[in-house]
Amino acid sequence: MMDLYKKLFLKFGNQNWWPADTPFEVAVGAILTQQTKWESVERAIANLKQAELLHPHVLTATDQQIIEEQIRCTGFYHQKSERLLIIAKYFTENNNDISKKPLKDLQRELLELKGVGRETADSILLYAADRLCFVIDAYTRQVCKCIGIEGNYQQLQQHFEQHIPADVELYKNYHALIVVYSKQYCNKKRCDECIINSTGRTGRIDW
DNA sequence: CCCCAGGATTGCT
DNA sequence: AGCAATCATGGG
Repeated sequence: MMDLYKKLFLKFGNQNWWPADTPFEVAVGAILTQQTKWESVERAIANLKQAELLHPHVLTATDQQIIEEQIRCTGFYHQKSERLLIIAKYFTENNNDISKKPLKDLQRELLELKGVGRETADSILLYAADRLCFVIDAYTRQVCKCIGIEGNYQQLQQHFEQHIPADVELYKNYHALIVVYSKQYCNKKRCDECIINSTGRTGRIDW
């Protein structure tokens, strides 16, 4: 049981995702990290903090151009500044606390926000609101493909949520471990050295 | 010079 | 429903 997780944990340890002081900071990072390296996001977050902008009520009152200056290093800064304003407004409307909302409402409302898709929404649900919600990203998809598991977002998510014990902290680190593993061993070109792949692509993995 | 990064939206078929 | 184009900076 949990054979693969044990292997990954022994190899990579606790990844401590998502480093942030507040749930809002997690949400901001979730927007900024879209199609962007995390190192760039860290710089942008540091900029926002230093400018005292990393609070929902402050950010909503900030001119979009000011925000763009702080987050330029993450690329797509025009859309991302708009998305940050939208999600900051959502936080202020909910008294900066999304943790006590019913999961269904929270999930639906996040997806209604322009700029928040399934992965971003699930990242916020798991890492900011501590909800049992497994995040599927491009790396996770690639690992699944190596193994022989394919499907749309919902199908892949169901697969993980059915096979992994219901524990929020486990979900957080498991997703992080899959990403760091995939980056290192699971390229699109070859998934040879895949320690996950040792079953011979039967699709049956001891998650 | 190329390609990719912890995606989402839009528009076309 | 699926697919490509688009957004844009920074680093290998």
